[in-house]
Amino acid sequence: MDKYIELAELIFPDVKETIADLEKRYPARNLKEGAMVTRFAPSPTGFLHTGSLFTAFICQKFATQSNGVFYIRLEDTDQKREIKGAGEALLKELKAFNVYPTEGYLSDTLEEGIYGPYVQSKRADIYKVVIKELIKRGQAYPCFCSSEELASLREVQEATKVRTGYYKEYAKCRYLKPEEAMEKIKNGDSFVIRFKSNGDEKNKIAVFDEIRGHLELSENDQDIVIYKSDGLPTYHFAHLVDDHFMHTTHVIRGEEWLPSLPIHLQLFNTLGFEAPKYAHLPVIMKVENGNRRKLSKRKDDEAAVSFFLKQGYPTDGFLEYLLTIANSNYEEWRSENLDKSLYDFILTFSKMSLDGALFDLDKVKNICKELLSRLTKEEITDRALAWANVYDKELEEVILSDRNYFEAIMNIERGGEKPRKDYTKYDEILPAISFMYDKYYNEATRESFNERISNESAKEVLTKYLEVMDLTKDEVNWFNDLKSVGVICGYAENNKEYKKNKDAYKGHVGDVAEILRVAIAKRRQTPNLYHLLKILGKEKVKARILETISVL
RNA sequence: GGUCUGUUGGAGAAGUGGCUUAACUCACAUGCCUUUCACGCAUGCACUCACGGGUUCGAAUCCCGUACAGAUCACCA
Repeated sequence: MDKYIELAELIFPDVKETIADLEKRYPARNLKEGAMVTRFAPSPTGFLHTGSLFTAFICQKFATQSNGVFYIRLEDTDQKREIKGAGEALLKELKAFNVYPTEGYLSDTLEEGIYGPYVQSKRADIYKVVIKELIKRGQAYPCFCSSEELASLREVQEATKVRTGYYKEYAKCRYLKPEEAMEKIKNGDSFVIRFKSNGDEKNKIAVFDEIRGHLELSENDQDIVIYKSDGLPTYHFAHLVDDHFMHTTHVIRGEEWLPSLPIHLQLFNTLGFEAPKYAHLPVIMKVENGNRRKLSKRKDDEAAVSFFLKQGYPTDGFLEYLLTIANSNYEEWRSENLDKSLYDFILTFSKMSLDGALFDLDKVKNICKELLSRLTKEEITDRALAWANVYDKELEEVILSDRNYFEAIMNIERGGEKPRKDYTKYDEILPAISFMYDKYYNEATRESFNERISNESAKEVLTKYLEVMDLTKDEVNWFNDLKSVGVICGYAENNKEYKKNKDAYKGHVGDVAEILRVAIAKRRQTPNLYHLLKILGKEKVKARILETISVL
């Protein structure tokens, strides 16, 4: 046994602390019964993935609804794949969706909380303490196999059809005597540290997943690498040490981790740490050529959260969508609690689906549209402005130039039981209403009338309408005026009458409205005409009608 | 290939042995309403719960097998 201690001292001569010291440094959290401590632990290798947002959001939700703690830890143990600035970028995108931690990594220079550091590369000393202890106990050992050796081992195993990997008799270095290992180390040979597994593949272990329930998995017998030659631990080991000392109660992560659960449980076990509860979330999928696959950042635009941010999907609408795929009873709850915030919904593991949902953009759109339609004019203006400030300077200018005017446009048929549902995202607003601004109106090209309307007839209608135009009237009376102008010019008062006797009329009142609409908007489809006229005001309407007459 | 997980309509799903002639939402289709659009309203869209067998008076729901799909098998997380 002293040989192991000697070995441990040789490898980590500077490590003086013990696990007990660490336990003291990171005492238990003083939380109420039932409070969940969750964490989101991204690696800074790119921008935020939709699936990661899903995970992070759910972690946060569980923590907040139980009055617990949600923290962020940066898992940057792979320096080769690390992208500079990615950590902060990730956090910024998370924040855009209102997902932010109460503890942990906040930026490259800022952290919150007493369980830090929250960046794994800064915790190297902590891992070393635990690894040193493992070596002392003979439960971990240095491995000197080169990647070439490992590759050829693999080839042999594949050729002989045995399970691949570094285990049992194939784990060459586990049989090295400590003296031999020390010799090699003194000799300057490069090495990693492997966990010495005492597991047997044939043994089944019972595990419990909060979402999937009781499962039976094979025991781990692989001597996995826990400490890389670059001096940093691997994920399997690092997350375990961190979740232990940070006192995570629930590890909520993607389904792809389920197969490695036995490794983690085994590690907890041999260290004598109590394992947290695990919940493995289904992965968001996409169909391609009839096959399902994970949303892929390379192939699918919607896999990057920035896709939705850029286009101005309301972020809470997007979260609501995520909630519908997380807990299917969310939709029902929402329709019964229209006035409540999505954060009032209580998320449960038991209602979580086991297989990954196909990402449904149509549904996202529907939810966002519904949400935007229920906002007040002030709210939608605030939101549009905030979005425009980052993503659309033109819109920002438009709103800022006259906020009241913009609000008036937003307010058309808003409010009440059945509001208009014009927009699903903020980038649709400006194109839809640009004609209300002279600058855009002047630049626009005029749409042609439908085939029933001749330019001559349109001119006549517009000229006659100018004579009777009175925007102070209420909508009904205003519309009656429009009707009578139509009648004078040979248009039926309503569609029914026109249909009854098409030959007697040029068209119907809808056509008359279209003439006016095209005159003031240059397009055939707009929100309610009466309101547009009122907002534009008498003078502007008059000017646009006159201009139209002149070019027809 | 091994291991694990899953399979109810185009999508998300409810359903845990009789209340299901399979809820609800989205999508789609048709019609109505309507000054355009957007709404709204109405109707339709799984003669059946991957398939095959079994248990039972009775099965989407329990058991077995098959098929299919996904995840995973790194000094990446």
